[in-house]
Amino acid sequence: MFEDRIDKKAFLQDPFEAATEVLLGSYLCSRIGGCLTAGRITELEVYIGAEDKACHAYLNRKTPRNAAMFETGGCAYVFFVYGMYNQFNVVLNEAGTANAALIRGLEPVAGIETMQERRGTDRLDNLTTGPGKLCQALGITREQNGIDLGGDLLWLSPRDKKIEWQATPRIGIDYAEEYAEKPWRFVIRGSRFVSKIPKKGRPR
DNA sequence: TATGGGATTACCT
DNA sequence: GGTAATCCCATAC
Repeated sequence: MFEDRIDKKAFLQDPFEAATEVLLGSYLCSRIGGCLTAGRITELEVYIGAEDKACHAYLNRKTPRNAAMFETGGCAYVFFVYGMYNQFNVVLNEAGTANAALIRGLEPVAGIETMQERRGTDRLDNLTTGPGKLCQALGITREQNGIDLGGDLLWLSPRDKKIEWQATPRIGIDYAEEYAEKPWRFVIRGSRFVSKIPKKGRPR
C-alpha cells in the first residue's frame, strides 16, 4: 500500500492544476520515526511567490527560511511558526519559481495509533485536521525541509479517482490585503477531515 | 458552544 | 524588536 509515487512531472504544471487535480485526494505518507503514518489530503492552500502578499517569498524574495520553495516542484518546504508548530508544504512548479501548496488537512488512513500517541488524543477528527496537527501526527519537522517527496521517508502516493472540490479564501492571512480574499484554499467537498477554523481569521 | 488569550522562537526589518 | 500560513485551554454563559 502507498508504494506508488506521484509522477514528478505532475508537480511542474500550473500550481492550481497540480493542487486540485493531483494533490487533493492523494496520500501523504511518512515513515519518519520508523512507523508508517499516512493520510488522504482533504484540504490545502496555494501560495504564489511572484505576486502573493501572503506568500513567504512575495516578489520572489529568497531568504534562508523560504529557500526550499525555489527548488524544483516535488520537494518539501517545512517552516516553523508561532514558536511551536511546523507547517508542511509541497513545492510546486519549475525551479526558480516560489510556488507551494500548504497541506492543511488529512483524513487519517494508516498508522493511526502512532498518530494518536504523537497527538495525545484518540479523537480521529482531531489528529490531522490542521496544518500544525498533521505535522505532529506524521512526525514532520524542519529536518525534512527541502527533501524530495518521491523517496521512502516522506512521500506522496497518487489518488485513485477524481475529487469534487470547493474553493474558499485562505486562513490566517488577514494581513495580506487584497490577497487575503483570493479563493486559493481548496477542500474536498463534504469532508469531515478539514481544519477547524476559528471565528477570528475566518474568511468573511 | 463561543470567545479570548497565552505559549514560544526563528526569522526578518 | 515585532510578529507569524496555529493550537489549546480556561472562562463564561
